[in-house]
Amino acid sequence: MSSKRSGVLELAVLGLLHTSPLHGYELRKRLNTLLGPFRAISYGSLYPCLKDMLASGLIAADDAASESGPGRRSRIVYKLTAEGKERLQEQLAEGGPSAWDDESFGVRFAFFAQTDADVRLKILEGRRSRLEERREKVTTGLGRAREKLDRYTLELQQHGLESVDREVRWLNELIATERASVNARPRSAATN
Amino acid sequence: MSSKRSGVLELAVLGLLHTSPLHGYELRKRLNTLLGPFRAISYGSLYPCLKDMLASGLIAADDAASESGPGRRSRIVYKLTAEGKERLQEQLAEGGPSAWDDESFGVRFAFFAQTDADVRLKILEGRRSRLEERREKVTTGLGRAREKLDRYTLELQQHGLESVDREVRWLNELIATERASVNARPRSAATN
DNA sequence: TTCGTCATGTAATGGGTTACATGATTAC
DNA sequence: GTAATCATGTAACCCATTACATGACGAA
Repeated sequence: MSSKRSGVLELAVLGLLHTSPLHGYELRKRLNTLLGPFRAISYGSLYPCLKDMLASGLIAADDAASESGPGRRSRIVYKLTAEGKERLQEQLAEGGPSAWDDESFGVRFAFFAQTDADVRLKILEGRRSRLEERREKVTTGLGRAREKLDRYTLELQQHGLESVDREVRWLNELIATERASVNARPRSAATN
Repeated sequence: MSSKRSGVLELAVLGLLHTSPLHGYELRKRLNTLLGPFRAISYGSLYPCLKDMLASGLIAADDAASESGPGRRSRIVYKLTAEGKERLQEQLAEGGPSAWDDESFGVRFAFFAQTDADVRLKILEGRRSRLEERREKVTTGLGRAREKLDRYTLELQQHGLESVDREVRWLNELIATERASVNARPRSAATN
């Protein structure tokens, strides 16, 4: 009936509120540690988002002003509604391409504890192949253009490449441990 | 008299056109290798940008349709105007905080070959301290919240931290070589 | 009493993408 | 002839930021 205010932010909020009800200010802080050292969310994004999620019934406002004694002042605590929980589950079940995007992946990973083992694996593998595609594109492009590039451009390219490699190695380790634990206790019926 | 269509994109275009005149399509390709494996520019950004830069006199269109035989079709080749070159020089002389941003830094670095040695050093050092700030913020935040975080969140945080560390090490090496070459032939009057 | 930080919000703006529209050229 | 890729552009939209506005609370 209204917004569609972003995928990632909404998901992040849903995921955080699933653990415990929170008010906007606190939510932002957690969001920013969650999203990693890069990119922070501003109030100008968060509050409108909460407003929309409230309007679409994903979350409910629990005005906790009166509650906890005379200590804390008017702050609006949000919690998930049944609909919100449902939406979160849908999102967490999604292991498709949308989950291997740069922005999505971090958030999806942060909520792995609430994600099924097979979906985790799918996301990890998808992310890895995504990075490998990118790696290949760079290397071929670099192969064609080498020698024409100055020292710095080359250095930059090299560094970017190594970053991707490192990321892939990280994913490899994670995938290995995931697979090991799935094999150890195959309770969640691997599709394979 | 109009736009202000982005800083980075404009700078990237100026820098690329400084080497040689190019048309939009080709420009985009180079832009995307330049900007690294992450983030690519779309035509929807580039063409309007070129339009604006044309309007503000930074670049000139050299319609090369007739020129090179019957081979190539109508494609608009852009080159820097005197004003454009001037603007580029201004930008390249800027070694202040704006140059250590995530988006800016990559582009600034890519044009280091056209940048004064002292400015290069300033940018490198600025970038490094920027990352170190970030690192510190993460570690303190992590120190406060450790033990309450699940395995995956922790893993993510850890990985982010290592990425930053790696970046810092890279910068350290670059700074060292820069300093060495400045000391070797101190032609560009180090401020120190 | 004033400063920092907690706390919530809105309006203007910015910088980008997607999808669309168009058409020529090249290779099969 | 038809598909891929070269080539240029526009309009609608998205997501987020900045700057602003407001105000209570705790500590110095």
